[in-house]
Parts: sequence; structure tokens; C-alpha cells
Amino acid sequence: MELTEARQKFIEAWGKLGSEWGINRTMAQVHALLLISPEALTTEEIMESLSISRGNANMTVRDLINWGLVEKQHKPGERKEYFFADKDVWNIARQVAKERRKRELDPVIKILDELSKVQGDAKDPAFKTFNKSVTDINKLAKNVDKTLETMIKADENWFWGSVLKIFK
Amino acid sequence: MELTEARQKFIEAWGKLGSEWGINRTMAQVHALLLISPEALTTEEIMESLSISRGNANMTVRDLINWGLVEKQHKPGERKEYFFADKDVWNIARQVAKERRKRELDPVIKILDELSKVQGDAKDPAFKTFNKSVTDINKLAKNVDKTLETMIKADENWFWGSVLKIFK
DNA sequence: ATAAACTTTCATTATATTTTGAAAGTTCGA
DNA sequence: TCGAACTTTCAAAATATAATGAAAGTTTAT
Repeated sequence: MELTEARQKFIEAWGKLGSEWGINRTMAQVHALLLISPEALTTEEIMESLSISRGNANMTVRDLINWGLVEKQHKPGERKEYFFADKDVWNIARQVAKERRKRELDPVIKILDELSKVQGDAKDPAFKTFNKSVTDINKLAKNVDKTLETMIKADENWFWGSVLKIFK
Repeated sequence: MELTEARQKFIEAWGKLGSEWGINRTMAQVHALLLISPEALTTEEIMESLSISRGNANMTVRDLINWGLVEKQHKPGERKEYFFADKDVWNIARQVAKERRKRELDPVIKILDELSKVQGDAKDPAFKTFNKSVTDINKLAKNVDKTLETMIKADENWFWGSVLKIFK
């Protein structure tokens, strides 16, 4: 396989994985493209490479910037904006963990906390079952939350060193 | 808040979280409903509770069974099928991890392995960048894979005991 | 102040995903 | 073997999500 084809495959695979995990396919593809691009790219180049419209390219890049995965770059003497992705995979993983925690896990924990407080008849099976599930999920969610927090704060060596060693 | 409203909120929240993570909203809602139901339910009851069609209820329940999250139950003397969800949150988490690994992570690792083998000019920045990203992501993916495998095999105490302790 | 170069917006269009429900299929007891 | 009770299928419809591109907005140099 040659580089051009391989790059294409990588972009496709990253896009597919993203969409399976609730991330816009195009956003994942733009990210993939920037990941394998040695130089920062313009909106124009992104549009061209992925055959997408200007509007789409613009919004997608903006989203990636909001996710903390991509940054703007300005070249001296040029009006155009260039974009490049952080190439450090560990940073990327942490950044994604951070954003999804904030956007999705935190709100769910808030709701679970409320639902945990609901009072009811301890003899009622409907209440007992509801309460057990909510309480258990709440505990799990909080543990995941703590784990993510630690991961987000930790540096790479700490993580691979202390944690993965355990998982052999 | 009273139980009926709380149950509703839980189903909604679970559905929303599911859809944000690439799991069909209805599937997550049916799962939530079964989770908080002390007794196994019929298709009819699921349709009624969630206001969904027979076809949708049927397919969704089948999917949940394929995911290993729900089981059929037969009551003596009755033709109808009853469905109930495993209530053990740790099992649920493991089951989801197992299925998604098989369906999504494994195929991606296969592609990354291929892409890692692509040869190119070591002086070419395009090749160097491509190669670094692919190699790094491959390593991360394999570590995640190993971690999931260990988690899937492990029992609950082992997990909360040895791992979460580290995360304080 | 103007115009060229560039970026952003958003109503419309296109695509992808999900749901419906009637028909077909299956199972079981009489 | 029949038919009632129940389950499954799947083409069509509905809904939700994403993309387009022309117009509006912004910035900068002159």
C-alpha cells in the first residue's frame, strides 16, 4: 500500500470510529487529516482534501478548536488562517476525556444525585428496584468520574507506569 | 419528586446518554425501563410504557439480547415472552465494554496494524508524520484493548479493589 | 473610505437514522 | 389440520443530523 492510499484509509477509519462513538464523522476526518499533515493547513486545503464545503470546513474546524484538539496558526505576511492538530496521542485522549466528562458525564451525575434522593416505600418492589439501580449507577458514574479526573491531571508516564502495569 | 416522575427522568437521562455515545436512544430507554422494573415485562408493556411501535419494541429487545444485556423469560402456562435486564451494574459495564471492543475497537486495530506496515521515504515529512500518528494510535489502541480484556475477565472485587485504589 | 481577502452564518437541501404498522411468519393446543 | 396467540420482518414514512453555498460579516492595506 502506498502513502496516499494509506492516508485515505486512515481518515476513513478515524471517521468511522468517531461516528460510532457519537462524534461527527466529518469532524473526526478533519482531525485525522490534520493529524497526518506535517504542516498546518488552510480551510481551502481541508475543503479540497476531503471534498467538503467551505461552511462545513469552517464549522468543523471551529468545533475541533473548541474541543482543544486543533489550534490556529498565523503565518507572517499572510491573511489566511492555518490549522494544525496536536500530534501527541496521550494529550488527545486526555482532551477528549476531559470534554466528554464535562459535556456528558457531569450532567448525568447531577441527575443521578437527584434521583438518588427520591423517597419511597421501602416495601414497594418498584421503588426498591428503581433505588438500587440508580444508586449503583451513581456509584459507578462517580468512580468513572474520579478516574477520569485523575487521568486528566496525570502526565503520561504516571499513567502508563502505574496503571497499565496492573493491567499487565 | 415522586417515583413515577423519577422513573421517567431516569429513562430519559439514560436514553440521552446512550445517544451521545452512539447507542440508539430507544434501545437505551428500553434498557433503562427493564433496569428499574422488578418484574420481567412483555413486548406489549414495553410498547405501552415508552409509546413505541410493536416493530420497534421487538427489534430493540432483540438488540439488547444480542448485547447480552437482556434475557427472555417464559412464564409457565403462558405463550408470551417476558424480558428482564441484568441488574448488576458491573456486569452491564463489562458487557458493553466487551461488545464495543469486539464491534469497534478490534476492526480499528486491524486497520492500524496494516497501516503501521506501510513503507515510505524516511525523509518525507508526509510519511514521517503519518507513520508517527499511526504508530502512536496503534500503541494506545492496543493498550486500551488489553485493559478492556483484563476488565472483561476480572470480577468486580478485583477491579474496584486493585485499580480504583490507585486512582485514590 | 474603499476594496480585496478572508471568515462566518444560516436557511435550505441532502443524507442518514429511526420508527411505524400491516403483512407474513411461527408456534401450540385442540 | 386449523386457527388463535404471539413474534418477526421490512418497505415506506417520519425524524434527526449534517452539509451546502450564497450572502453577510470582518479585517487589513492603501
